[in-house]
Amino acid sequence: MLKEERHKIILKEINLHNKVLSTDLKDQLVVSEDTIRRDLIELADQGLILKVHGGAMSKTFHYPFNGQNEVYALEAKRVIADKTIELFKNDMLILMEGGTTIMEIAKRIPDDLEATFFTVSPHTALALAEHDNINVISIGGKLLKNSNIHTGASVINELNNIKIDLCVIGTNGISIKEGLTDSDWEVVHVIKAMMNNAKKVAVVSIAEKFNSVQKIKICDLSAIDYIITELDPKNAALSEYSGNEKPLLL
Amino acid sequence: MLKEERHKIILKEINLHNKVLSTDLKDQLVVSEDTIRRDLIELADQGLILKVHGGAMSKTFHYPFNGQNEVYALEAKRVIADKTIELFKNDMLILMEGGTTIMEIAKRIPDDLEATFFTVSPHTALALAEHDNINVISIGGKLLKNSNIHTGASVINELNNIKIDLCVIGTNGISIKEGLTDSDWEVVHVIKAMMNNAKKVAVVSIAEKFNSVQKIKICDLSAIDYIITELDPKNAALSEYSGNEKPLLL
DNA sequence: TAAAAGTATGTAAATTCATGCAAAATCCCT
DNA sequence: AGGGATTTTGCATGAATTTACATACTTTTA
Repeated sequence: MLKEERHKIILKEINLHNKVLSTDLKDQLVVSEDTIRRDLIELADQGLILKVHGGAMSKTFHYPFNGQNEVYALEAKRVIADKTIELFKNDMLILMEGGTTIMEIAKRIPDDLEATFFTVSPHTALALAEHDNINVISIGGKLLKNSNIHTGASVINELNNIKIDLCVIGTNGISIKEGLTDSDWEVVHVIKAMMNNAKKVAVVSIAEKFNSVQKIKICDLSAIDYIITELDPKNAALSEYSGNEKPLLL
Repeated sequence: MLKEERHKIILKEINLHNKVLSTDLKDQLVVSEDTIRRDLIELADQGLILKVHGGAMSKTFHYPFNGQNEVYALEAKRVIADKTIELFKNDMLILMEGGTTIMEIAKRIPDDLEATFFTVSPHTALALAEHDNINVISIGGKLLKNSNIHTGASVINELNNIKIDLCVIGTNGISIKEGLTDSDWEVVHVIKAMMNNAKKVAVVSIAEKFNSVQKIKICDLSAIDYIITELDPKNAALSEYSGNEKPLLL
């Protein structure tokens, strides 16, 4: 077996599985582990793979995560943001939750939109405040550590006093069977109150989060008016999410 | 399973859900909890995640305002912050305004202080939320562009319902003759409401701002309990500011 | 305040790694 | 085809890494 031949096989294996173990390779290629190790060193020196303890990994698999403060799946979230923004019309009262997808929406709102936004998230509020023609109203309350959104009875009370046209919420878990789920009890109650007081509810979520379930249930899918993902609504992965007329996939 | 592979999975999980529990991860990845913990320590050392008791969470979600924004006269503001913090005691209800000096105070609060902070500023709220033992309550309302503080009738109403031990406000103008002044009508009314509902009022200001006057009057100096600057209270530049027993220079 | 959950630390076993060296394979030139 | 140079490979050694477990300690929860 030629060295170059092994290299090709190794590369192929990594492209296929994103990783290889030295032990597997030595069995598969019937050479000593040292040889494999030397192969991996060479490929790594050429910058083709990422050598790690016990084997090697795909570089493409590795790098997207490195960008420190980069938002995960930013491109997908931008697509979602632009789809969501199409729902926004002048003079609407819109209620937004927190999270990185919602932040992306807040940032990308066109400057000529004239609407009023309510939010329970200080981050979202500050992002919204960048736009000249929109009104930002914070629903104040106890600031929940970590998730950084206002929660508690005062928030629920405030929410009950306003009638919102469109409510946009992110999601931690979404599945056919369990519907919308989250892991924080306080957050769940805020989201429920948000949904209760809105004419329309839009849930934004990158496709990756689909079919994941968290511990606490928020609502069934039927309580949602729009589900917005970065995928085409006709995508097979989403087919089960919109059997009836509701929710509508965008 | 390669270590790096686990790291990728953990990062992905965090990016997806903003947080992970060690217990969940050890089940998902089928390794001991020690291994997970070591993984989290490594990722945290690399600055990729934020380790918390019981698991880890997303850093991007937590520290939105990283670096970049330089603060004018930072050293002076730190001195002011440390002086101000001496007024804070456990179990106090403290009300804070917004502004860079106030932000510096919020950041430098010792982690063992157990108190409740109210604020009308989303920035201040987020900075306060970094400390474990303090309660943060946002007084919500219309978010005023540029100054980024909540204003309007709802804020005044809320403020009138709480009795604060200490109110800390920044300043735009302070002078012997005109007292405390500001340039924004809405902000002035919020500050007045803050002062009305506090037992003690502290004004923080870098020395540079002394003897400056803005268009709208907030109050006379006699309505202030403490004036806190970066200078020694005995400094000649301040001598006229504390003729009587009030305000007290710190 | 006690129980439960989570954390830090050290240890030992297993695995993986780096290095030097010699045998084997390959290449290259005549 | 042959011989020397070069490259590649396998092996031995000790070092380093990784992991699970045990233990003691700290934080959180009820």
